[in-house]
Amino acid sequence: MPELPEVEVTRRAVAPRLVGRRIAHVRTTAPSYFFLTPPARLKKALTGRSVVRLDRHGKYLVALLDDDTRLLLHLGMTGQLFAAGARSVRLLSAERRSTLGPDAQPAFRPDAHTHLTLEFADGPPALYFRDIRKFGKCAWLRRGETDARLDKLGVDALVATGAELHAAALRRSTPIKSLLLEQSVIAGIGNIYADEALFFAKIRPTRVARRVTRVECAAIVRAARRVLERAIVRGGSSIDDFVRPDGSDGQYQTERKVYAREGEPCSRCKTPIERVVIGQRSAHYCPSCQR
DNA sequence: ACCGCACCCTGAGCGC
DNA sequence: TGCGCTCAGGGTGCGG
Repeated sequence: MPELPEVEVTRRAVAPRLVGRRIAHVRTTAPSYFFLTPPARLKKALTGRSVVRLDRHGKYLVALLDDDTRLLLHLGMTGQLFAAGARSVRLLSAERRSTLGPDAQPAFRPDAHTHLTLEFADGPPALYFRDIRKFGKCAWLRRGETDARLDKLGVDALVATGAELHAAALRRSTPIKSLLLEQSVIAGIGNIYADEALFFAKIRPTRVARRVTRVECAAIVRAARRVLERAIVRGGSSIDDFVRPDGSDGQYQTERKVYAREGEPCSRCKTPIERVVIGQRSAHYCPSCQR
């Protein structure tokens, strides 16, 4: 589940492998939901270009090209952006995994889920964008072209303030967790880090947003920033599909306090962690610590 | 404007 | 062994 930390870890690792290199060949899979810009057009737009800069906006990566057009990428749920040479069982189907020994570190070979391949004029390594479920997105924007997805984004979670969250929470009857997941309010927080931030802020995810005080909003935003920054340092969370661009796992999942820990004792008070569904998504919290 | 829900997609894990 | 069901959650878009 790539959220802000996973996207930022990806950005930092991919930028030096991408910026300044001329794209010589582009390979894609067939047109699909994944391609907001049809693959044929994408190939034409990218071939011969080089990337000037790689930025992150919330969970989006935006590559500025040398002709002032932009390539917009979103990792969705199962998106993986990595360099040729990366070795990880997370880059393989379970079927292929089962044929290998427990310690195997097989080299990646492009498969049907590898929707975008960039090969460079100066030679390998190529960059791959793989996404099993195709919830990821790939779009090319012309010079000066705006994009509603980017324009709608709220303040980035790393620089958000409690006052901004509080202003958004006023008069809202949705659960505070749902508000945290709204990218138009604060950009970058997803299901894992929303649960973790609310744990540190000691706020129950089900609490109606307008019932969260200004002081509590400040605590939530502070906790979110702390959790996100720590997760970046640890290379993100590798729970299901996420791998770093060099194929290694992130390590933040080992520091999770509540996410996917239903029934396990709270690290603070030993009360079993509970799970509820909020807005079609599972939410995890300590019923004793979080009020 | 807001809120809850259906939907896009594939693979893992489960029960029968 | 294998089928069919449920679940996972990033985001969008719809109806009430």
